[in-house]
Amino acid sequence: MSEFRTDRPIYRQIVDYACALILKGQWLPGEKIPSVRELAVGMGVNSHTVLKAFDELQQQGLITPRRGMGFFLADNAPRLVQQKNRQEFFVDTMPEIFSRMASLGITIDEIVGEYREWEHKVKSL
Amino acid sequence: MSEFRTDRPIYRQIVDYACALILKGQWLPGEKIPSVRELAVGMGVNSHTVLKAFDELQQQGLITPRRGMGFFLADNAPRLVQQKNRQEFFVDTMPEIFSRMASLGITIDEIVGEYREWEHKVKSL
Amino acid sequence: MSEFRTDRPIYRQIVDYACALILKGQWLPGEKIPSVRELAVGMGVNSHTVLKAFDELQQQGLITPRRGMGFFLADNAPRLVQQKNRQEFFVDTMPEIFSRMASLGITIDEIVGEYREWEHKVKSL
Amino acid sequence: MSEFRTDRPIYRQIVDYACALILKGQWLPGEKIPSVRELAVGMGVNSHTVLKAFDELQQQGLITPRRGMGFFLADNAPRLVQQKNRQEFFVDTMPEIFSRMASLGITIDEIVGEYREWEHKVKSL
DNA sequence: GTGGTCTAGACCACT
DNA sequence: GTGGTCTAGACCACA
Repeated sequence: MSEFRTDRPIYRQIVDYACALILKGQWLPGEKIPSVRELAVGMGVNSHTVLKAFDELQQQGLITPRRGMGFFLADNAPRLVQQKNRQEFFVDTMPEIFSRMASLGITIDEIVGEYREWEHKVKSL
Repeated sequence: MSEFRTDRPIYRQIVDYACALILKGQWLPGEKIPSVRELAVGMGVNSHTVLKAFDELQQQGLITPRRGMGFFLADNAPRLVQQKNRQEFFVDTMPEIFSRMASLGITIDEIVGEYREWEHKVKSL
Repeated sequence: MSEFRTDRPIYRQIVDYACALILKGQWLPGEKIPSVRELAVGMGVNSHTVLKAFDELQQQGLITPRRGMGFFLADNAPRLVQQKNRQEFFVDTMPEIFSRMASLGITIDEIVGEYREWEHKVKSL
Repeated sequence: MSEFRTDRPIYRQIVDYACALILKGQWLPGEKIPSVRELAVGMGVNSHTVLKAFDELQQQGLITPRRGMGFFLADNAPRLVQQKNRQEFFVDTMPEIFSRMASLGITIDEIVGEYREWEHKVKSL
């Protein structure tokens, strides 16, 4: 309950979360992923919402349902996620970031500096 | 009529637009800004929508209404906008970008490369 | 229809009403509060008016919306209201009252006397 | 310019200001008060607005116009103001204050204490 | 069902 | 003319 932002549909946040798990290898290709109900309870969310997220994952070819057994992760899921995310990142996200940098007068060097700091902070955890 | 995206509330886009004008110095500190109705027809939008945007600007201390006279830009508006934008950028967006980079295995050098390309492309327009 | 004064925006009166309910414990922290539409019909008022009130409550951190589920009262809402009210009272209203007393030549003893009378009158109801 | 609140009509604030001057004896009974235009510039306000305030003062019998000479303060103006203000204070203002005190659990003793502090602070200026 | 956004049109007080 | 409030009705995405 309420690890969710209010400015983004919950089901999308669940999709993102699932992709993150796939990338991290916590959900393994070909193996069963937790049941809708299980996840719903765990997240303090309505099953409908999880199901809607699964719909999207399925539509992206990341998971497949097997009658009476639940959902299974596609064999190529990690690669698919990686690929889709990279494309989104470079095609959609970064150009917008670059524009904002320009309008705020921020140089790429500042970004690199910030990144080093962030890297340092993360490593030290 | 529809210089507006559909994926973001119009009134938010008006807020952004106003901030841009403030930064560009097209709206001057202490001076009157165009009336709600004026902007509404100019943008092909209902007055309420502009007013809602103005509510937000007012709440951020960027403009103040004077009854029967219109809205006036706060003296420190440009500084406030600059400040707010930079903070949002460094505190909210960049850390998330860095996380995504990490999960996708993207290095800072790749980003710098992308930036150079983007810079080049933009300059050549 | 018109349990509302005419000298104060309805939406502000709804805000006040909500605060009163929070203080009285009729709306409980963490729990769902009645839906916008529900309240609107109950008060004989347009939904927008209620929503505008809720916008203000939200902005004060007293309630949070959950998409498709309604508004929920913040955990610390009662404390926040209490705190805000007291501060407003002591910082804004009382000094002004004291000034008016001074300019009218009214002593604090007169006020105490009035208070006793008022107290008596209220108790006897 | 802008010694005025935004939550109260300017012309009313001018009326209040005038009453204060009358009480303080800065405007004397039977004597001419500053011209509309003079005040308007002094306050950085439109003459219309001052005039509207004067309308109200005249209607309350506090000032009288003399053709071509301007407005003059009524002989009984100080008493009238005193009287009206006291009545407003005791009939309208205080009961509401007392109600708020009750709802916030504030005792009359606290008020007296606040008053002493305020008195002290004001005297030391 | 919920909140959220947008429109159109009305009326008000203030300048 | 200005901002401000209110209404009525529509449509959307979300749960």
